[in-house]
Amino acid sequence: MPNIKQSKLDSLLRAAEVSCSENGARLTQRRRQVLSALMQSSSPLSAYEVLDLCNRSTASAMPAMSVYRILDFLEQQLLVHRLSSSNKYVSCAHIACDHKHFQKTHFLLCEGCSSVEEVDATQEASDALEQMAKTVGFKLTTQQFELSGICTTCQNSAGRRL
Amino acid sequence: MPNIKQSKLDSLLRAAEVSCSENGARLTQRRRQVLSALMQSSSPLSAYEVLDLCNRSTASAMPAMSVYRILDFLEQQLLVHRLSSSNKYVSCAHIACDHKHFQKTHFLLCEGCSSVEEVDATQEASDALEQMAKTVGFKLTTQQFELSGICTTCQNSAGRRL
DNA sequence: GCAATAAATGATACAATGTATCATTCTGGC
DNA sequence: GCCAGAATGATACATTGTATCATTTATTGC
Repeated sequence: MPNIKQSKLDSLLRAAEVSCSENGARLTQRRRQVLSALMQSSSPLSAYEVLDLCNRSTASAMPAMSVYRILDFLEQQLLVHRLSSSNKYVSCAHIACDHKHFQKTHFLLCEGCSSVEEVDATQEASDALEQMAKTVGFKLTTQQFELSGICTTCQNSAGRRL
Repeated sequence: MPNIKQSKLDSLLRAAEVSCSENGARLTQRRRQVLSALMQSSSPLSAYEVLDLCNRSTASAMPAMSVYRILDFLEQQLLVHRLSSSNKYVSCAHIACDHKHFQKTHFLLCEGCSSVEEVDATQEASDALEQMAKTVGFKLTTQQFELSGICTTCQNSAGRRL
């Protein structure tokens, strides 16, 4: 479950804090709690899953309302992304680096292990989608695509099982 | 609201009935009611929106449970599609023709008027997406993509308004 | 046609998810 | 320290979705 080292988690949280303060926002204790839950999860979490995790790790119970508010906040800060296809949340893969979300983003959702991979769209994919839309006069605005499939790990483990 | 002619609706429903019977299924009164509501709507509907529409048009009230069951049924029959990004439903654009869902399908969701356009993926888009996934060892299974943007009509009306 | 069976729907209760609203606490600037 | 605004707590409630069992409707074999 904690498939992330404590040191890694700490450095991510520090980076998130810096990122917030650059926007004149604060990464409070509660927000840190929520973000931390998402960072430690290998798969996207629903609001209530986040809530449960937070309430498992702390004495003071967090109300559901706070989770929703905080998820909205973290999303605005681009520290987490909301996956509309499942209505769940993942922490951004680029908190520690200086990556900007200039390109379209693809989220590859593994049907085997529920893991998510956040990758930039290739120019080809981006162009092809724009072109496809254009042929019917449609002007794309989506910057986020959610694709399901099987990740490398699951492909391999499936192979071994046979 | 009824931006579809009665004759068109009738012929769609007849086609749906044939399609069902080919699968050994039945298009009952209730199912016809639900499907008809979706066919008459220019935008995707949530389960409860469908419910409201059905209960507006009939004497006997339909329970919510039935709507969920029937939407599941209609989806299995490929008469309606579920849009996961909004958790709403649209009637299939290909009920009357003999189109098969061989290619990936794109749903173009207009942010202006909420209309939906159902189009087949171009080979280029399909390939580019597969290729993009492949570079990270991911095997795509998604056959459905939901893209937001502005439809032709809304682009034009926006232009006139300025 | 009629009983037996299966399919579909009705009805009820409830679980899960999300929001509105106001009270309270915390924080930074003065 | 005090004040304004930000953040959180708390309560109630609205919306959405599901489990379960009863009832009705169709189908099939006789």
